[in-house]
Amino acid sequence: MIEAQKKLVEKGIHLSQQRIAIMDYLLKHKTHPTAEDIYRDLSPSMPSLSRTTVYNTLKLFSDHEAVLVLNIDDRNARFDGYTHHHAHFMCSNCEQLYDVPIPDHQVAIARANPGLDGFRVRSVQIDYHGLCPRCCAEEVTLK
Amino acid sequence: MIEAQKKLVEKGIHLSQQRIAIMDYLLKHKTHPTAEDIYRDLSPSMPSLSRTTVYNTLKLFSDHEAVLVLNIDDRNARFDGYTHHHAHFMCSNCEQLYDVPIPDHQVAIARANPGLDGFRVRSVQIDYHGLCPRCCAEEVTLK
DNA sequence: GTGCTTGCAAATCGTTTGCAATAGC
DNA sequence: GCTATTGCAAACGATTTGCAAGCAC
Repeated sequence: MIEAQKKLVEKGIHLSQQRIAIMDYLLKHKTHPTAEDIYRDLSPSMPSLSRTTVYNTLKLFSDHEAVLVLNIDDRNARFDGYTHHHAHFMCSNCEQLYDVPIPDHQVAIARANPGLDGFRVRSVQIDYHGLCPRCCAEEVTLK
Repeated sequence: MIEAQKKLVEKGIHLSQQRIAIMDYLLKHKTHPTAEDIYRDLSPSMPSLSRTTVYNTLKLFSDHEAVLVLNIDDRNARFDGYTHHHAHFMCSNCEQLYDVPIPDHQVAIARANPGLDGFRVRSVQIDYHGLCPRCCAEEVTLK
């Protein structure tokens, strides 16, 4: 059993077939899939799987901080099984979502912002919007 | 006419009663309102105003970068007429949204991230989640 | 009068909920 | 058997779309 799964079991979460499949999917696909992506891709090999279960499971995982929920895309929630801190870049033209590494010290600085005195910070999300290299090359004009 | 309005006119945007009212609302209410908030609050004094117009106008403004669209709240889009760079903190308990000042140099650092080589960055959004001071004081446990 | 703007109603679509069937201890 | 989990269908709610009426130059 892999580490991410152990963590869930420790928290008393039963690992059903469906939950294992969804966690596996998230760990193998670093594509920031939507709930629908996961449902579509897992359905063929798990015909009984329902959207409801996908949604329930993703909510369960995110409540236990086993996955990140990204709000960078205003149309659907995106899920990320890679929980180490990093930023995201969304291309305004092709809508592709990219990982952007963030130096640890920069996260530390962001968390230590004096403007946050009195707040208890649980997570910091850094989202970039703009044009990705491919769309830049095609000289696409920003919408 | 105020500066924000001048900018819109320069871009060839006609300033209708509705658009002026919505821009005014955004400049006066630093509460990160949703489209529905704006509609509800303006309706009494503009009975003919429709939700569609509120949505259309907010889209028009954000396309012209006259307002910021915040994705920090996964339920609805929040709008911010204060376009100078700053971060946002959303309380996981009371769901209140706070402005967090961000030193200019920190934004500069975020934009200069070497991981962004080749990308053309249009905007950076920094979102915090956690407990706000009031909810900390009430010793609320994080969901 | 031509084109932009508005606003109603209906459609869309991601997500949630109610609830009955099922599985695991 | 009891509780947690699943999955269908329906509901929900924010946002978008089609389109006809109104307004501005």
